[in-house]
Amino acid sequence: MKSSRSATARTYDFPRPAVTVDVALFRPTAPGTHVRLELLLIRRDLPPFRGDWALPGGFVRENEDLPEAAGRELEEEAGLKQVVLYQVGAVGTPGRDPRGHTVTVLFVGLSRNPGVLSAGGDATSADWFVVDELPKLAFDHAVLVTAARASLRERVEDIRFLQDLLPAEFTLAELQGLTEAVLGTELDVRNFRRKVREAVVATGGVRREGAHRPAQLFRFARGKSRR
Amino acid sequence: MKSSRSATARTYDFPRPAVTVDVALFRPTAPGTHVRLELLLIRRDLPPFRGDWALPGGFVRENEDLPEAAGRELEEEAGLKQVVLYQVGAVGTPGRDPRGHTVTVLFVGLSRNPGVLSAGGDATSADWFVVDELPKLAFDHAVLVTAARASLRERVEDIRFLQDLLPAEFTLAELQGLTEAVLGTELDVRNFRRKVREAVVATGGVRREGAHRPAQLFRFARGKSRR
DNA sequence: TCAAAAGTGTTGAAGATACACCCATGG
DNA sequence: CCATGGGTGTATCTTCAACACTTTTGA
Repeated sequence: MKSSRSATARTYDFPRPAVTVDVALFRPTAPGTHVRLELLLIRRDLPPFRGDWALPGGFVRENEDLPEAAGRELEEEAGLKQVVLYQVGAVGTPGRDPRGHTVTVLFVGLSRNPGVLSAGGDATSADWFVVDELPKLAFDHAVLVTAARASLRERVEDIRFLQDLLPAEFTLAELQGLTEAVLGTELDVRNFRRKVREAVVATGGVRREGAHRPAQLFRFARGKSRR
Repeated sequence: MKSSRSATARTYDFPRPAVTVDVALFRPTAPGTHVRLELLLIRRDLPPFRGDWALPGGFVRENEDLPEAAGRELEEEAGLKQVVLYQVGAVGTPGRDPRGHTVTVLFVGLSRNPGVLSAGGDATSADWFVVDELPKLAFDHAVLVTAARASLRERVEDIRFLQDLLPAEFTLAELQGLTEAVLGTELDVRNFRRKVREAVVATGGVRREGAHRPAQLFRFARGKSRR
C-alpha cells in the first residue's frame, strides 16, 4: 500500500484521519457450570460518551505495528499482557467519532488467565460483561462487537483455534464448553468428541472433582489443523 | 472505535501514521479460451519505487469513508468507476513505506467491463498483468496481492460472489471459466453444474458461436446464497 | 461427416446429524 | 445406593469427488 502521489509524503498539507485500534477481548466464564462468554470493557471517564462502556483501544503511534498497538492498549487500559489477538478489519465511517475522523482496526482475542484487571491510565475502570447482557456502548462499538463475535464463530470451526486459550491439559468437557460458549449453541457430546478426536491426545492423567467419574486429560496434538 | 485518552482528540501533539487504501482489482481474460486472472497495476512516476508497478491507492481524506476512498483512487489512477470492492484488512507494518509510517486498508474487486484505462492524475500508466507473471511490485504490494488472491479464492466458494461480475445473461461455461480463473484450478464440468444448479436459472435464450452446439443462457436466481 | 464445445448420471467415500445408555466416583 | 457428570456407537443423510459418453451445431 501506500501509493501516494507526493514524493514528500510526510508533509501532508491536508487533514487526514487518525488511526486507532480497538480490542474485543473475550473470556469464558468458569468451566463446570454452563460456560458463557464475557467481554472486556472499559468505562470512559472523559467525553464523548463519558460514563459509557467501550472497547479498550486508542491511537496507533508512529512506527508502531497494529498488533503491537492493540496489545499495548490492552495493557495500558486493563493491565493485561500476553494476549493473543488477530485482526478482523478496519472501520472508518465518518462520524463514528464525534471528535473527528478516525479509522479503527479491530482486533479480537480470547483470553485465558485474565489476570488482574487494573484500571490503568485514564480509564476509570475495566470489567467483564456477559456478551448477551452488554451495557450501552460508546461510539459504534456495538457494531464492532457484533463483527468480533461473528469472526470468532467462524474461527472456532477449527478447534485448534482454542489451543492458546486452554491450559496445556484440559478435559474434553472444558473444550466443548468453550466451543459452545463461542458458538452460542449446544453441541452433541458424541459428535463433538468424534470431531476433535484427531486434534487431541490423552495425556494419561485424569482430573477428579465431585462425586462422579473422573475426566481424562488431553492436550492438543502437534500438526496442522483440519477442516 | 477510538477510545482516545484525550477529550480534545483533534489536536494531537504526537506524530501518527497516515491512512491509505490500496486496491487489488482483478479481471478475467476473455472467455472462450482458457480464462486467466489479470491484475490492475499502476506505474509509479515518482520515488520511492519510481518506475515500479504498484497497486492503485492513496491517502484517505478527512471524512471520507474507506470504500469511498478506494473507489476514488481507482477512478483517479485508472479511470475506472462503479467497481464493486470489499475490504480484506489493514496492514501497518512500520517501514512498509520508506517515507513514513502508513497504515493501508486493502480492498479487492473483480471487474467486468474494465472500460478504458486512463492513466489519470500523476500515474504514468496503468495496465493489466496476468497474475502469475507480475512484475516487481513497489512497497509490500506483493504481500498484499497474495492476501487478495487468497481472499478471492475463499469468497468464490459462494458462486453468487460472481454475480456482479457477469453480464445479466451468461453461459455456464463462462461461469465455470471465471471460477476456475479465481481458484487457479480446473473443475469438473458435471460437478460444477450440479453445484450451481440452484443458484442460476435458464433464461430460455441461447448463444450460438462457432460450429458447435449452442450454449443455454442463465441468470442468477433471486434469493440468498448457500454453502 | 467431422470437429468442437454443450450437456448429462452414477457410484463411492467422507462428513454431518440424530439419538440413549452404561461407567466410575464421592458422599 | 444414588446422584453426578464422564464416556461410548450406530444408522441415516448429505455432500463431495471421480469418472465418459451423447448431443447439437456450422463448416
